[in-house]
Amino acid sequence: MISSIAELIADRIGSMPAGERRAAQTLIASYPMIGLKTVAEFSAAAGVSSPTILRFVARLGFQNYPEFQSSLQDELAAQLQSPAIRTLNPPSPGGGTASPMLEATLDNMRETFRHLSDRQLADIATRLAERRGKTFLIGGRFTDPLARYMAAHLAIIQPDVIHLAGQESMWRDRLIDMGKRDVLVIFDIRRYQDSLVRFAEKAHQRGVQIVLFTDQWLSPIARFARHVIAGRTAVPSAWDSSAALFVVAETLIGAVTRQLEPDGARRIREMEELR
Amino acid sequence: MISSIAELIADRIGSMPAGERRAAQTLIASYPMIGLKTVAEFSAAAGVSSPTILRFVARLGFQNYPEFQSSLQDELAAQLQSPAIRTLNPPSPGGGTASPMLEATLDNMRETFRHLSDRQLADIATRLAERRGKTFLIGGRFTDPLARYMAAHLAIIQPDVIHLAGQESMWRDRLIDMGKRDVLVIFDIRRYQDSLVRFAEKAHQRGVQIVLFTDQWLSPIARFARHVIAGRTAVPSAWDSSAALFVVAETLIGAVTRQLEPDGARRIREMEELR
DNA sequence: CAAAATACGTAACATACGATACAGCGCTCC
DNA sequence: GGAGCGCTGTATCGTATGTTACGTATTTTG
Repeated sequence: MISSIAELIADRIGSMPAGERRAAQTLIASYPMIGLKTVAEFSAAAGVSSPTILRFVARLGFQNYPEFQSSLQDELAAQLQSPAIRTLNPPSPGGGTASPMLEATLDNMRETFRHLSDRQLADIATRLAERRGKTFLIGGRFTDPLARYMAAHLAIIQPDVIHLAGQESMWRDRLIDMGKRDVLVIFDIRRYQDSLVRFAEKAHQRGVQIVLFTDQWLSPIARFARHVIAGRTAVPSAWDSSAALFVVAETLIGAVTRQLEPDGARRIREMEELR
Repeated sequence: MISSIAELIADRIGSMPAGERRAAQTLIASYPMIGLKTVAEFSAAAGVSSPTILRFVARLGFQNYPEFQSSLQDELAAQLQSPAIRTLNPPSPGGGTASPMLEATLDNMRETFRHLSDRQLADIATRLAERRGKTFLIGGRFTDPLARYMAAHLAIIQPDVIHLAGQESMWRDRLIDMGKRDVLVIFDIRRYQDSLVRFAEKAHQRGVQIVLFTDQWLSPIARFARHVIAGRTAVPSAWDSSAALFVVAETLIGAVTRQLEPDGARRIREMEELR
């Protein structure tokens, strides 16, 4: 079975004329970068003419050059998605329990944070901590618990933290209280919920700043969001994993808490006394 | 020092107008693949117009779009050359600008699973999957969202999954429905809640099998529990972390789902049709 | 609240890119 | 050694792509 273009080339290079073979070897030599450049550059690097390059990709079975490039890109994307772990990694020191689920989850988290700058987290934390207005949180079918989790913590260190629960009509009515000084934290991963998108749009129209937790494919809500956190969700399971988003949420909770010191600490003490 | 375009973006995303920020977020979310495609595709993916994309790359300091793409390609090429660096590259180890929070969380998960045998997880999964009786879930102040999360999934693949919400009196009344064929999943970490302990004790007296998610110091409920999952919770933050427990929960959800195949799959399909 | 500044999208433009037709050259096989 | 075939490069064409100018909407500032 042939799964990559490199294998495809290796398979057919024997039956290629000289010029195309040079093209093939050039591509293999610095696979796959040359193939992502223009026909002109490719041909120059291989020392052949552009039509030869085009005949080369045609022989590989592609209709045209862009199609060939897309194929290369997809291959690359697939490689980048699954970090080196699979290529060469003994299941982890410590007699790895071998739970592929755990390994995938850890990868997801590393990957998620790799695409997430400290700066961005700090910006969001500041926005949540300055509390010029209220903070609303809501989530989808499976992610609403994350919204609750975050709300449970934030509500302790500052006032005006509201988790939007219950039916759609319930939260829609809360829109009336939401304005441009407020922040709305939304969790929405595939399959994205129309009701949430609608709600986000309305909130956005009212000037509410939206912080979106979503997956790497970005919920449509990203269009209205001021801040977008894209977490990796793929795991070897029937379900998507929200673990990476959960960790980001915890990190954010920690950052907000730190920013609210020492006020937050005082507030916590007061709260303890009230029990 | 800024060495990658991703860092460059992270550095400047704060001072970007809304449209360009969307472009930035879209690029980061599937870094760097979108940037290798055409301006039209990029703009469509980001939901903005092509000029916005061009202004975005201009703001990053590139003269034109092709120059930007070349830069991305060079970066990719460098990454592909040395796969070793890619495994644990991001910031240097030890010097870690990277959130110590993340590192601690990852350690917690590894530690948690190291003390958790596959056998134990499989046993619990079996118990939850055989559904001779009902499954009840409940959590504490901060962990109840985990109970909800688990309930949301389990309820889809099998009937009689009940999340106990609301006030203490509410769930105490549900005790009447609970018997020795039923399972109670409890989440309880420091500071352990008396109300939960009391509830667990009563349930235990009625013969309910208890599955406890707790921290490494073990909630008093462990005395009544049939299965105890002890997760690490310590992180450099004002709060404890429930992330490790969250991952165990997800793993368990996955295991139960697998055991219920293909019945679960059929049930999911039926459910989809009902919407 | 008014006015200025900034940001965004629409539409027209020019360029550069991929595609194609055709002619020259070398190679193979009678 | 000559005729035929196949491979390759040059030159040209159409088009998709990146670019720019301008008008409108939105936000910011006094």
